[in-house]
Amino acid sequence: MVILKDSTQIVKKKTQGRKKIEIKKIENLSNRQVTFSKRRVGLFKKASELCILSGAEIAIVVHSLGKRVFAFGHPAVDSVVDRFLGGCVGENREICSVQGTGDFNRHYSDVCKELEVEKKRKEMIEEAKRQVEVCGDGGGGFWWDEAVDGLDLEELELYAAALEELMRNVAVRADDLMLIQNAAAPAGGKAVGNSDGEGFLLDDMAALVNQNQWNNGGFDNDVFFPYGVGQDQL
Amino acid sequence: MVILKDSTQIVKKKTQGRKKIEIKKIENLSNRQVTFSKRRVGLFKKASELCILSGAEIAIVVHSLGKRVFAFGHPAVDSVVDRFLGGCVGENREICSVQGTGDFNRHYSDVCKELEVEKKRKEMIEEAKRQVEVCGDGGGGFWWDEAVDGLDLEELELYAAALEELMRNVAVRADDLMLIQNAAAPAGGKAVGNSDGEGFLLDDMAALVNQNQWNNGGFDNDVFFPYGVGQDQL
DNA sequence: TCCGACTATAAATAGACGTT
DNA sequence: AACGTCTATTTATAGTCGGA
Repeated sequence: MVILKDSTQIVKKKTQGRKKIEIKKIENLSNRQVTFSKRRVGLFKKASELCILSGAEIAIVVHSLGKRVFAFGHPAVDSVVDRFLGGCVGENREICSVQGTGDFNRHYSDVCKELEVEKKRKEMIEEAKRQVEVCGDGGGGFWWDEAVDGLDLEELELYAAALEELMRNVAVRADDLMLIQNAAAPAGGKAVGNSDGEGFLLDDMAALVNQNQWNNGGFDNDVFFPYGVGQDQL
Repeated sequence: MVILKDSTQIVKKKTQGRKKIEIKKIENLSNRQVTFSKRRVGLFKKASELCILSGAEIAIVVHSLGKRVFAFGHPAVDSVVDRFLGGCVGENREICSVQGTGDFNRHYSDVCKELEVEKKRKEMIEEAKRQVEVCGDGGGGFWWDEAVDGLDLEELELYAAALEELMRNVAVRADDLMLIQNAAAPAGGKAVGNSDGEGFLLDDMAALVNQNQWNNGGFDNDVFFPYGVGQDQL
């Protein structure tokens, strides 16, 4: 197979062009960073296209080797993630903060109501975070590309709140499931704990949540995420 | 530009080959399903490669239009997602608020309504979800390609484990930061707690972790998600 | 050094077919 | 209808070069 240009002139190669690489960790740091950047962009683009083409909801979270976090989400990272986590309530697409009222042992529907209350805090958070950047292009701006740096205290607050909520979700669900399990198959097939002590984890978690030891906080409105990307720091 | 084979014979086209498509929602259902399947696989593969090449941690959650949920994660979906939950914020559903200065407080009531709507929608979706599947393949076994619907106990174990790990990290970091902060600026600018009780959250967390109330269950490698893929049901 | 631009090549994939 | 396969094309990108 020969490629001709204008029927005759052979094209001069200016570069070697793309080279095949083995899919294994790139040892050279610089190359790794560059590849990470390029491929991350490519990945997000692919995700974006998939969203549009098929109407799917997608969330992608990428933690570079170092501190940074990049996320892509349509319609929003959190809503997709929450759905994945089996989260209560449809939504909480935000880091719902949680207010401390907590009787977490409540049932699903109750938790949903609780969300209403939590919404206020969520708004505070939202307002706090205006530092979300739309990664150029995108194809509509419905997705974002952000990077979060090594956490500072404020970010930790967010982390903590998110964790608490997550815990609640998990605990509530665990309660339900264990109830079912105990009633239906006390020693059934898909055992609860088949590894060292993990069987107690959920119990502990539920207990913890019930005790409501974690009070929650509002958030500092000045929180923001340094994002900015340069060459993605791995 | 002309393409010749063996210097002379013009290659007979068996198919038209790939056609360029516009990036917009595919109207034809069948095509949309096929494209969804193909591209989802492609997306996960890209993610896998990125993980390997750059050592990044990635989690992807895909909700097809219908019931199914597909997820990819290295080292595990949950750990990556959990790490993310703390640092970022999402935004509105269809519209990526993003960058702007959108004042959420101003739209409080609207958000409330939307929340309700989403909640219902969510419940419907939850009810509809009853399928779990795994995208075969794998690529090495160190990453999972799982699909989840309502969590079952095993999955909860994973979530719990991931959460615990995250909590520990957060707590440790909080300890460090607060130490620094107290020593350097006891009443400084970026206050720790400037809102109701939030100042205690991290303390509680740290205490909690120190008490080690959460035993760690590690990840059970034997966990797997029932799968059985068909053409991805949108 | 870090990016952005630029190729030439590797990879992904839209459509078409064949099989179940 | 749901998948696997095939193939011509479209896309993604590895390596390079040039400017800030």
